[in-house]
Amino acid sequence: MARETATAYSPTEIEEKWQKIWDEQGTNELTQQELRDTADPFYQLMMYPYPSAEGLHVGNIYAFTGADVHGRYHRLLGRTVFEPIGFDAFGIHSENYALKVGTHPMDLIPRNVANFTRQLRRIGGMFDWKHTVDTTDPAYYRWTQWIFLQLFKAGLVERKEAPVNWCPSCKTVLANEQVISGACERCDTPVEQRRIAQWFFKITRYAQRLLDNLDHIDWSETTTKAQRNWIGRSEGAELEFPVLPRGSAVDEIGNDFSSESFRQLVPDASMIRVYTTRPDTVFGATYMVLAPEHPLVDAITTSGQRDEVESYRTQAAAMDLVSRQKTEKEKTGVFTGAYCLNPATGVAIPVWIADYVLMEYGTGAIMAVPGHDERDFEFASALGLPIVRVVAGPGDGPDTPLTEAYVSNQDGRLVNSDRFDGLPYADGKQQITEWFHERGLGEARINYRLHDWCISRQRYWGPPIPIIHCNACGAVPVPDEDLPVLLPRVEHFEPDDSGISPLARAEAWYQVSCPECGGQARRETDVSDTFLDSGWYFLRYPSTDRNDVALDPEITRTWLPVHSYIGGNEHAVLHLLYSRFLTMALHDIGHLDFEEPYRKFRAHGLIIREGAKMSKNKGNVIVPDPIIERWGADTFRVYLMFLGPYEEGGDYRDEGIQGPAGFLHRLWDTVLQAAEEEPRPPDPEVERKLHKTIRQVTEQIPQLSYNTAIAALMEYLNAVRAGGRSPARDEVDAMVPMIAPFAPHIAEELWARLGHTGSVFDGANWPAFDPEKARDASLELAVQVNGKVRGRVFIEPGAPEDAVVALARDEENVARHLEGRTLRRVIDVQDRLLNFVVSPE
RNA sequence: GCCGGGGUGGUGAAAUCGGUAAACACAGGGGACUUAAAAUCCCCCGGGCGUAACGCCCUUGCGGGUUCGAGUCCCGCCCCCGGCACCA
Repeated sequence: MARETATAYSPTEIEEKWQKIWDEQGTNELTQQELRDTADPFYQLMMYPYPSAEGLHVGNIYAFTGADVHGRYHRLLGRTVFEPIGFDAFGIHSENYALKVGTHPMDLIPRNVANFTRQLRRIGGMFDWKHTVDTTDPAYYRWTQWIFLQLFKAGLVERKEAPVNWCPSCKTVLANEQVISGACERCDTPVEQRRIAQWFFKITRYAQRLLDNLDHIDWSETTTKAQRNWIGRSEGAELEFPVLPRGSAVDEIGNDFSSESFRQLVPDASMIRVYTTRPDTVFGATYMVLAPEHPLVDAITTSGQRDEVESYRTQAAAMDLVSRQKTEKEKTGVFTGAYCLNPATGVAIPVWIADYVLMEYGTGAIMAVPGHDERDFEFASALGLPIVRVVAGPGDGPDTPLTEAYVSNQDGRLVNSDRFDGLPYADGKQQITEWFHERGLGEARINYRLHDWCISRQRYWGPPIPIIHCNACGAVPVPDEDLPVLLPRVEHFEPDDSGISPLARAEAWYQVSCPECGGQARRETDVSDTFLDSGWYFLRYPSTDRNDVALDPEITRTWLPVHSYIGGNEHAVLHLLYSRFLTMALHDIGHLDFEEPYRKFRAHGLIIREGAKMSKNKGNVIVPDPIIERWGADTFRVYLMFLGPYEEGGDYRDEGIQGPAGFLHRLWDTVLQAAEEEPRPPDPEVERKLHKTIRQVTEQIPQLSYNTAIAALMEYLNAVRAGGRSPARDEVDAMVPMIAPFAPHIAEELWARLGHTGSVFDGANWPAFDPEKARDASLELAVQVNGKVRGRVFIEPGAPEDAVVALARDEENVARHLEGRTLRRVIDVQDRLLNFVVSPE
């Protein structure tokens, strides 16, 4: 029967109404008082967006809504919740788009920010708009520059010429993290190698600490794993191999010489230092390989090989890191003509150069053990170099031929290794390292894959690096009182091939006098990496009222570290690692009293559509505005959270939104109907269901099991309405705060219509769970015979076993299956099931 | 290749500690109400056998195992998604 309701649910109307009220009353904004002193602060962070011209992506909305649900839930518990948002508006992404559409970023970005702000308000996030951040605002980047200088003064910044990843299309240097399998992460162009003087943050100094702390912080496992891999700690040794001068007689040197005794024989010998994780296999080193750029190459190459070596080096340099990776497994190399003495075997082994050895890792040189390293095996096979077995697996003898590299280090024992024969891997590794150490030929060594963080960008759209280059004084920091170094408006801002920043053409801007000697000097014309902006934005949010300091100490103590950070795992190794490093550095310098920025981090999953990834190319992206117009933000939010487990993502199917839409309509009708009912006590059955629902939702929201929490609420609403019964007020009251995190607008409206004053989010309105009221009067018990369900009986909770057994045996179908069999055992799972174990017939 | 995460109806998914597999929804089918739309309400909905109701068998990627009992635990495979990738 169709029912006349006083008002039909009109999402657009009530959403606009409540967004306006929140704004006017400052519902979502923290006061100075709250920022400075709050009993129960809760800082809910989400990853601030890059304000693209396309507007908010569903991925953004999914991320923000999931975080917002969490923040709103904590507020309903009575905590003071700070939930800010801002804009990551500097960077190549924005700049490239500006170039594409021919609009100056200084004009374009404010428009995008305005559009994002409108959309963010519209989705009903509990954002504190009084404490927002825009990285392109001089009031923000002044402090980004200040942080650079703080690190600079602490000796954590260095300028060095280094091979860098160069994107020929974006015409800029990329961080290693921005190179995705050899190509630029933004435009997919293969990256080249160039050498430019750059500014680096010494993150590698923090490698071990960044790794160790991962054991203690409460983060998604997937994220900590990704960081561990990225930091890439490996334990091994650096070993020295003496280069043999030509014509030297080595036969009498043997294999037990020391660095010193060798030098007595050959005073001017150079040493090649290699890094290896497998010192136990040193007896199998049959040749050496240097990276083509290795500084010793020139000195050791023999005249006969010089031309070949030179041409290989030129080729490798032109190719760079990336095309080097493109050639995949194909191994090439050139013999230098030089030989090293293997200090373990006493045998002279040839020295090669090959591009599979990278200058950036370890020492840029390796001892090649083709028997026990896949790459060395391939190289030796391709170039006809000897392969020797020095580790025998189970069932192998010392001379069992190798058809591929045997790389297992688990169960092998050393062979063909002189007095180390028979040792297991770990002992061999340790003892051989010691043996080299005693002889002055190396020592144990830990290496990390992590590189120092290159923060220089030869682009326009970023904060200028606050350094002045003076011929007399060198690199001089811009004095704090001169910050910010404003990014000048230059109309010709596109980069070119020269590798020089667009700012290097703005002579009037870069010509300054040296702050130290007053002489003619020149500003640094590179800008800093966007990841520096985003590396500290969460520290700034609560202090945005202060323009005289980056961080208000009192406020920072109250609100940081962040209580809950929810975001995408695509930032597992970029933003999340850099922000940890900056926090540690600022802690060490004395600006923070904690060294980890986030108490808790959870990675959410990805949204796909109809089983496929969304992309502009496929034309299957979801455009949020029309959906919100048609269904309302609340319905959209509930649907997104209902799609699947939040930490795993979900498949967005267009028709699916019907479910949450109908749910909110029914909720609306039910609550309004209940509001008009004469007061009466709740139905006991419904009340039981209610308390079970409260228990479930209260448990599941903090675990981010949003989909099942919503399902529980749907189930409860179905129970309230079962058979078309009329709902009692006490049956619906608690539903309003429970749906509020997901659908805040309708919750506010219903809360008001139930006669409450003020926002549902003010005061601790989360319903209390009462276990007494959740207790079942009777429950259904499954009765099995030999593990198969044969019947059901109704019992009182906690009924004694013999009573239950008697009842179960009387059940018709159970009795039939028991007939003529011998009862062997009875398994009684309290209040769940009963299993009769019987003999076969 | 290495590191994560997965594989359950037509679809998205659910299932504390090993204890009634498929909750909650979508789509589909049937019906009520309605000028119409929106909204609402009721019924059916994994496969097979059988039937008057009831009942029986099968089913969580594949193959084994442990157990009274396995989607869940163990061993061996296959496939999909995401990340890293010549890191010595």
